[in-house]
This record gives sequence, structure tokens and C-alpha cells, in this order.
Amino acid sequence: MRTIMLIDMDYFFVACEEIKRPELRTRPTIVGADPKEGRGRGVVMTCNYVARKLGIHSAMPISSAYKIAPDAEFLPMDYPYYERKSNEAFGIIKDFSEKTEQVSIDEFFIDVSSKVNNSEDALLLAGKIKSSINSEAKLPCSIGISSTKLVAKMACEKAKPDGIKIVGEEEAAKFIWPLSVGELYGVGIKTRERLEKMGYGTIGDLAKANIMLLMKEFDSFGIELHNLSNCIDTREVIENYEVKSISKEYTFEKDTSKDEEIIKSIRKLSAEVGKEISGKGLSYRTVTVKLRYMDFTEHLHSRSIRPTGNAGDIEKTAVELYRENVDKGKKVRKIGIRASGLLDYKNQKLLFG
DNA sequence: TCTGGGGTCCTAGGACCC
DNA sequence: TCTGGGGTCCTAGGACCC
Repeated sequence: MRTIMLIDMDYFFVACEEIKRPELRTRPTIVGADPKEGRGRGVVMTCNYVARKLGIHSAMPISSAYKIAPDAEFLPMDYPYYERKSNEAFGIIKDFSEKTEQVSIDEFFIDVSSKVNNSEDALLLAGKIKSSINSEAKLPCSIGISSTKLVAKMACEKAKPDGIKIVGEEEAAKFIWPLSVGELYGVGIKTRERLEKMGYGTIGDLAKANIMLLMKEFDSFGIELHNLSNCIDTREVIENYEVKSISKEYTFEKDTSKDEEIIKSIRKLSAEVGKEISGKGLSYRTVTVKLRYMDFTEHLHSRSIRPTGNAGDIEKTAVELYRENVDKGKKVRKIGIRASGLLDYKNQKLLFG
């Protein structure tokens, strides 16, 4: 039987800020967009539990958060710093297992099957990992333990904050079945609504559903839903981090249809994407422009060119794509530039000789 | 009330090649 | 005159996650 842990850093960005300024621990603190006295357009990235007690949460419009707590501490993102702290935590985790996988900046899977024999062992090990991260990186975290990635992840949700939860293979179904379908990892708003319409409110309902019915509604995703809701999940913990695309986006302070203003942003974003690509020694094949209009409709326009490391071609292609495709009848809210089809230096050598 | 930025994966139609 | 499959690439859109 496998033993998989999901280690998730609690309120990560704000926890990082609290290291620099411990006095923030007792104050509602928010990392995210500039609230601009309630007129800001962004959202809350994360906030500490003092702020959560007031009703503030991730993804909430920053203007709403400002309305609730104008005196809260509002901090901008310091991504390079969070990345350093993330690497520090990952380094500590790697000391405990050779089989590790970074899921996001603040989440890590590890497979410790070869290190533990029973749940007591697993709990002991998780406790050690947790206290190492706590004492060395000065960061709080929660750990979910089970025999599959899915249940480890869902156990971790229930362990938060600052906790450890283990769910044995035998108890897995009993653990997830009472939860609502929306809590199943991989089920978002759209799928939840469709499932509820079909009469499935809990994961248990879904687990007992007729698989033919699920396939009729969701095709192959129906089989996946059936498997996951029955705790069937054979996905391995795999260390395989290869970035697939690099993008930058910008939301205008006011929706605009002015070409000069939009193209100016395209140039700036293209340069930033280009800088990151050359910094990583990558080349790219495809440039994509994303336009979000004032009515929130979103359109992507992409073009593949010969593989190149030339950052200037991002801007050139992006401006072309914009001019060819923009809907002049609607103001633009957000612009995004993405480079994909990335190849690393080794492969470039193969291609270009 | 007002809705970010950075990603991944999947699907589907059309082009194109054999 | 009508008619194949199989495979891959490209583009656009959609869902989801943190």
C-alpha cells in the first residue's frame, strides 16, 4: 500500500510577510492588489486567519475586502521572495523523501511508502516534516496523508490550518462520500452545477451513480468522475517539472479601446515574457494574445512561428495578432501575452545544430 | 459587489501529408 | 466521378487549480 502526503503551506504569501514583520500576526493582513481606497480592480491573493475571521478570503475583490476592513494591512505581492521561501521549504521536504513533486508554489506531494510501515509511522514522520518546516523556514503548514493523491489532498483541506490528517485506505470512501460534489478535487463550478442538476449532491451520490449516465453527460471525464468518487486514483508522485508556457497579463485601470494604450501594454508585457524566456535559456514557437473585453468575454489569438529565442518576435507577432483580431466594438479590460511551445537549450542545439 | 495573474490539461475542427 | 483512413499540427475555446 502506498503512503502519499500532501504538504500545503498555510496562507503562504502572508505567512512569508509575517516573517519579516511579526507584528502582522495579530493584525488582519492581506496580500493582493492595491485597494486604492476601495477603487482597486484586483483581488485578494491570500490573507491571514485574523482577516479570515472578518470574512475576508482569497479571490475576493480587493474593493470588498477594503469595505470590510479599511484598516487592514494591504501588501503587494513580492513574488521573488515567496519563490525563495518556497524553494527553502521544498529543500527541507526533499530531505525526507526521494520521491517528491512540486504542485504549485505552496504545495508538495511526497511518496513515503518505503519509509513507513503503518499509520503511527506516517503520523510521526509528518510531525517531523512539519516541525522542520516550522523551525527552519519559519512557515506554518498542513499535511494530508493517504494512499492516493486525491485523498491526501482532500485530507489536507480538512487538516488546515496547522494540522495533520491521515485517512487510511479503508476509511477513504467513508471520508469523502459525505462531502459535497464540489469538494471533489477536479470538480469546479460548471461540473458541480451539472452534477447537482443530475441529482448528485454528495460525492457518495456520485460514487453510486450509473457510469453509463455519467459517460453520456461527460464522455471520458465521466469515467474519471466515477473513479475519483470511488477513491480509485493510481496517479504517481512524479518529479517532472518542465514549464510549458510563460505569460504576463495586465488589467487596465479603466477599460479602453485606444490602440496606442493597448499596444503600449502589449510591448511591455512582451518584453517581460521575452526577458523571462531568455533568462531561462528557452526558445518558443507560439505567441498568444488574450483579450478580455469589458463584458468579460475572453478571446485567444495565437500564431506559431519558427522556433526562436529572439524575444523581439514576441512583440511583433503579438501586435499583429492584436490588430488582426481586436473587436473595435468593445472596450478592452485586460490584455495577456503568452509564449508556449517552449524548448530548453539542449533541444535547441538539436534543432539548430 | 465586482470579479487577478499564472499556470495545466482536454476537446474539436480543419489543414496537410502519406 | 467518387472516395479511404491514419497521423500530426495548428488554432480556439473551456474547465480547473492555486
